[in-house]
Formats: sequence, C-alpha cells, structure tokens
Amino acid sequence: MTKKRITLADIAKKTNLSSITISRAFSYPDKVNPETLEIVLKAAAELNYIPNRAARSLKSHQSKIIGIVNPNMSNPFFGQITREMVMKCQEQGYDVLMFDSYELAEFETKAIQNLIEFSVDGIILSTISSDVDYQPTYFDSLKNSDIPVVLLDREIEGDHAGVYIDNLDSAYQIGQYIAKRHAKTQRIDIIGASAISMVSNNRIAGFRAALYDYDIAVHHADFEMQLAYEKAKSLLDEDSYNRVFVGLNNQITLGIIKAIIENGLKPQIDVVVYSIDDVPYSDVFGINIPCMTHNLSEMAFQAVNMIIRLINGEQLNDSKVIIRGILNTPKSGLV
Amino acid sequence: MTKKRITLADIAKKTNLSSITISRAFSYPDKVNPETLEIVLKAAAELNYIPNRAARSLKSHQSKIIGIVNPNMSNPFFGQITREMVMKCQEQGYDVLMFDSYELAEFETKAIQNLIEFSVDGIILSTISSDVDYQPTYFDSLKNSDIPVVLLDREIEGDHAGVYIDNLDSAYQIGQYIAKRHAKTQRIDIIGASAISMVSNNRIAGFRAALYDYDIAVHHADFEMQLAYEKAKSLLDEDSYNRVFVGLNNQITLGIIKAIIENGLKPQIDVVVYSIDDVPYSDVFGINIPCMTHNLSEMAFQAVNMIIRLINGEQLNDSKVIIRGILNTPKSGLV
DNA sequence: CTGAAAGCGCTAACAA
DNA sequence: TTGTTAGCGCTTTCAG
Repeated sequence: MTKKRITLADIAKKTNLSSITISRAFSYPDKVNPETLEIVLKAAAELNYIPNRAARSLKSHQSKIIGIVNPNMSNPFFGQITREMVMKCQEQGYDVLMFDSYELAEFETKAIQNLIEFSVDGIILSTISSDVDYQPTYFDSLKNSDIPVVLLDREIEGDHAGVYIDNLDSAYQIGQYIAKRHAKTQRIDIIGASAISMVSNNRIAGFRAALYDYDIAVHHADFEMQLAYEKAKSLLDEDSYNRVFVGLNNQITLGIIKAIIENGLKPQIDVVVYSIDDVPYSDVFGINIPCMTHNLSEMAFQAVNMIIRLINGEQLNDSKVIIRGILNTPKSGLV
Repeated sequence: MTKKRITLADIAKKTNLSSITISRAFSYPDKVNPETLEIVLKAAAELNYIPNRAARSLKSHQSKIIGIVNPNMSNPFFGQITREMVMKCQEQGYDVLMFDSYELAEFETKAIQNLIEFSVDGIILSTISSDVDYQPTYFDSLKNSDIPVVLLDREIEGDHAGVYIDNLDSAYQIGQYIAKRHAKTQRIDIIGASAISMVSNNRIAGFRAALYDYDIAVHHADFEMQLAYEKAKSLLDEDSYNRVFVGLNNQITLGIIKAIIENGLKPQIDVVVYSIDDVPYSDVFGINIPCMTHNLSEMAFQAVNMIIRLINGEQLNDSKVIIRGILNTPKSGLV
C-alpha cells in the first residue's frame, strides 16, 4: 500500500477551486483574493499538504535553490561561512543544497553534476584547489545549463565572478607586524600550499613585500594539516633554536603547532607562530596566535548577494569582491 | 536567450531511437541491446546530456536520494560520520542531500520539510536534542509521505529505527577506568547535557554504576561548549584543588579544558579530565584525554545499511543497532 | 529488445 | 480574481 501524497488537485477538490488557484496561493499569494487565500491555506494545513519540488521545478525551470560546494566543512573557515550563507539564502527565499567535496576532485565534480541535475538557480563554489593549472571540466556544463557560479575564497584561472580575500594585503599586514617584532637576522619559515597555488603565492608575495630584507624560507605543503606538520617537524628536528613559523592557513598552522608541541617545545615561547586565518580551538588550549582574520559574515553576504544578482540576470560589471583582512593580535604580551 | 537543456528527446532524435530506449539506457542498461547502449551513451556524451532529476522523480516516485540531517557538522563526531555515510551511500547508488540544523529546531524542521519536498527515499537523522520531551512535529508528515527514517546517535521517544551508542556501557567502561585511578574520597564532577536528555542520562547512569561508592556531582549543561565552560569555570573558581572532571561529550570536554587553562591550571596535571568521545585537536595541542571512542565507520555503515533496507521495504524486526564504545587511554603515563 | 501512449504535479500563457 | 489548456522531461504500462 503506497500512500499517495496530497497534491494541489486534492486541495482544489476540497475547496471547490481550480488547482491553478491553489498553486497561486502558494507561489503568488498577492495574486489571490485574501479570503480565498485563507481558505486554501486552511485546507492545505488540514490535509497536511507538502509541495512537490520536482513538479514545480520541472515546469517553472527555476528551483529557488542555491548550491554551495565546499572543500572541507570541518574547517571552521568554511563551516562558519557556509552557515552564514545558508541563513542569508533563506532570508532571500532560497533553499540551499550543500555539498562537501572532501578536497577530492571526484566529489567536487559529482557535486556540481548533482546541482545541475537539480536545476539549481546558482552555485557558490570553493574549489578544492587554487592551483593555476586546476581547470575543472564542469564549467562547460554549467555554461550550457545557464547556471551562474560565484567562486568563494579559492580563486582559479578564468573569467569567474567571485568573492575573495585580499591575500596579498593580508600577508603584507601581518608581515609588517612580524617585522616590528623580529630582528632581520632572524630566519622566518613560511609554510604554504603548492608552489602553483594562486592563493598561497599571493600570500607569499605579501610577506616578501613586507619582509623584503628578511631571511625568509618558503616551504610548500597544501592547505591541510598533515603535510605542514611533517614539514615543520623535520625543520624542528634539524634545529629548533629561535625559530619563527608562519602558517598560510589555519590547517597549516595547526600542523606547525602539533610539531612544536610534539618536540617538547612551547608555542610562542620557544618557537613563535603566526597565521593567516584564525586557528581553531587555539583559545580553548590557551595558545595565542597572532593572525589575519577575515570578516566571514561579510564574505557570506557578498557571495549570496552576488549569486542572487547573477540569478536575476544582472550584468555585474565588477564581478570580483575583495575582502580585506583584519590583524588580530593577542592582548596579552605573550609574543 | 535561455539555453535549453539537452533532453532524452534530443538524444532520441540524434540516434533515431525513441526516447524510452534512451531512458532505459540510463536506468536499466541491461534491458537494452549492448550495441544500442553504446550508441546512446556516445550520443549522450557528445551532446553533453545531463538528466533532469525533477522529471525523473516526478514520474518514478523514487529519487535515489538519501537525506542526512545533523545538528552540527563542525562537531567532528558528526562531520566524520557524515563523511563516511556519504561515501557509503554513493557506493550503493544513492546521492545524499545533507543538511545542518545548527542545533536549531527551526532549521531541523525546515530540513526535513525540504527533504520531503525533494521526495528523498529515506532520511538519516540526528536530532538537535535527545530530551525525553523533544517531540518534533514532522514525524507525521514523514509517515504520510512514506519516507523511512533512521535515527543516529541521538535517541528520542517513540518507535524509531536507529543506530545508537551504548551510552550506559560506554560510561561504565570509562567509569571503571576512573575507579582504578582515583581514591573513593576524591570528588568527581560530571558535566552533561540537560537533566532530561536520554543520551546524557544513560551516560550518567553508567558512571554511577561504575562509581557507585564515589562522591559524584552531576552538573547539567548541554552538548555544546559554552555552558560547560561556564560551569567548569565556576567550579574551579570555587576550588581547583585535586579536581576530576568528566565531560559527557567532546564539546563539553572542550569547555572544561578551556576553563582549566584559563584558570592557569594544567590539564591532567593540576586537574584530571576524562571524556566521552574523542576531543578534537587535543592531540595537536598535546593534551591526552582518556576517553570512550566509537567506531564511526561502523555506525555509518549500520545507518546506511538500515535505511536502505527500510527503503527496500524490508521489515526490520530488530530496528535498533547499538554500537559499543572502545576505551582509549593514552600510552604515555600522564594520567 | 524496442516503441506508443499516457501521465506524474505543477505552473506559463492565455482567456473569462 | 479565477479557470482552461497545455506541456515541462521523464518513465510506467502495455504492445509489438
């Protein structure tokens, strides 16, 4: 016995109206007589009506859905920004389909494919990579399906609308702060992502600009914890005296901290650490990391705003929004 | 100019077949002549065909989608288990629609509503609360729509299929471990969730059973960090001498650790801490917390397996799976 | 193995 | 303000 779902027709029958009126009551309530509207809503509630999204988007060719794809929801940077975006989409009358690509190209592609199949109205995408040679194949399908995309945080080659961090400036800001606190003789180890990551390289360039006459060593890992940990560990094994580390995102910095502590050293006392992005849970464990933070709420706002404008067919002349970072240094004088 | 999407009919035209054959080529490839199949697939690839999910589920009344709803994707417990479930669903030919309820009843309800509207085939749900009086209203709609539900981790009143932790046993196991390490004169402070949380109360009962002749104080917060932090802080402000804390989930334990460190004390040296669930990032920051862990991969497997059996109409006589916890104590003798 | 006809539930475009 | 008609793209009959 398969229960049949309540449809518009059922409400129509019950109210002696036609189903189009019922449809309008939900989609364009102001195009319906208030009294009629009330009758319809009441009947719908009694029957426990639930609209059928498939039917709706099949016909109307717009789903009122925005897709969000992230490389890693467990990273608080993406976790929080996604949460904000979800809220803002809801406020604008859009539902969200959220996919985690788990830093895997295969999952990212599948997620996009899924979103196209669902006929989403637009997609906010943070790719798994910002490498200059990362050229996902799905942009063709997206263009064919006429689905606008806004890139978030991770920039890739090509003409894409996007909301980004001012990577160069962020690194420059904290670079200047570092310059004030460390002598030029002191070596600084920067751990970043791949050597061709645009995000990573912009940050490195910012540091070099601020610390042009310092002894800087750049090491390449990726934007996750493990490789950075291994890198930092081998550096510390060589020599831990008077080291200064910079992690180019929160996961990298976590890896550095892990290596420091495993080597029996105290962060910010034996070895000084700086970061781009807040370091998750560092407050819980009582370690102050001077870092560049970014207004995630603002980024979320801009991304949602941009995708909705694109959905509405607006031609955005300036299709990049750059969010400037904020230097966040501990109140206490630990560093 | 709205681009029209490629449809089955387009492929049909190109291949001089009927659209039903094209349909079968995708849905039931073995019901189609291998040669025909190849022709169809080739044409589809050339045209860049993307199936329309709306049309498919409108007609077939099955979507091949499983919905997952979590209270907090940033909590590694749910983050990891969800990741595993996503993988396993894919393997079984199901796509996943994932919603984060952000510990808000409003979002949880909205998520379920959405999933019903999408005609998902089944839902794996971890509710925002395990309070005995938490009775979400959406179970009626779910029943009406004939969508099976498997609860995960957070148990609520009613006849629901589910995959749970053996909360009582987990607490009992670590309680016994604690008993071995602390004299009966030593006071033990347990911080749990609400006084009517079934999960929390089962854990408390387990502790009481193992530590029946100890001086136990139970404090109620919730399964998030902030309240636990405040509670622990006020206890430490009173008296920090020789305290032993137990956090009833990972977020609570994080709150306890934060309070300890803020009060200038060293976890596991000045104040001893035990936990149910792994404590995220504690390894990074070099703090060993003896805890009960659970085989998340197994939980994910069981949940996915159960929902698929329910989708397939199997009558599950034993609709609860209980996963036993594993005691995880540090190798080093810190505690 | 392949096809023809019908219809899933909803909503444009028109008409009244 | 409300109703009629038609059809979105796919898949379920039932034939061939």
